[in-house]
Amino acid sequence: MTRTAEQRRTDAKVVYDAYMALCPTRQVMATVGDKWAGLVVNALADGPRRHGELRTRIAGASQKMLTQTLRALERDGLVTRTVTPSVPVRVDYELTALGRSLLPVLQALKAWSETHIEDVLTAREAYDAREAANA
Amino acid sequence: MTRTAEQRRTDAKVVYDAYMALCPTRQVMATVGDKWAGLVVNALADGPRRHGELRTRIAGASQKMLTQTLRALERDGLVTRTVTPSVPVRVDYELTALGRSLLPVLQALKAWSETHIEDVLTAREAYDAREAANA
DNA sequence: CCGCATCCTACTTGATACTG
DNA sequence: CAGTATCAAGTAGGATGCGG
Repeated sequence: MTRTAEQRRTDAKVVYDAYMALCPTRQVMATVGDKWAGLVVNALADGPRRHGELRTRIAGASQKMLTQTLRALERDGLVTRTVTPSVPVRVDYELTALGRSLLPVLQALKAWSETHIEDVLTAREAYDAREAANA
Repeated sequence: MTRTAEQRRTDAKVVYDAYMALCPTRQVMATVGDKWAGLVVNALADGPRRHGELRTRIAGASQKMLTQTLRALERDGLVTRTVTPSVPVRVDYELTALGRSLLPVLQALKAWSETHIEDVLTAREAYDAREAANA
């Protein structure tokens, strides 16, 4: 009875989930569009890095987020994690071939960003000014 | 006194924000990497769409999220919002030149995703299997 | 030195109801 | 039809302390 509307929404959500699950782009976006993943991949572009180096290099990422991000990238086969069981332990991260194949795409995105960021910022200012005027 | 921890958190956040503010790529990623923005831009690729059309087409996005996403895109100058004051009101959204210039990049990302999604999924399975074995 | 586990906060998202 | 406001809930992010 009163379930009709609720039901329809639930159905829509299921359809949506099914759609999302089938969309490779969104799955990839979930990884590369992640708050830190892009930075990490970029930081690894030059070569292998140790955990601590990345932490310094990316300043702002908590140790937790860094580890979490690295593990996600490792899981997706974009980076390898090499543990050297010395004392103390040493851990190196390096891009895999798959990870490196992503670099050009990231570069393209970066290029677009750097090229158009001004337009975006200008548009943003104009928009905000308009908003302020209306308020 | 009890402000110390709070204070440090604020400071750290400021440093982080300053870093982020200087990175055009991250600013752009914040928009295009958004959960819905990509879908919306794609849905608008063919031409102008009404609010309701997008809602149908993207099924799964709540009306709130759709509006929120569209406003963000409008703010960044990627889409235009045209209101026709008829009864009832009609609103059309359309990609701007800037928005269309983003399409190729999105396509590149999509292409990479479709090409490598299998590798990613394979890596993911292998990783999870390894995890399960360890647990 | 690395990373895991815990706790806690804040932001994001979604459902619902109401206005123009 | 389009959009806004409010409230509840889930999730991501961060601080801290412990273990390998």
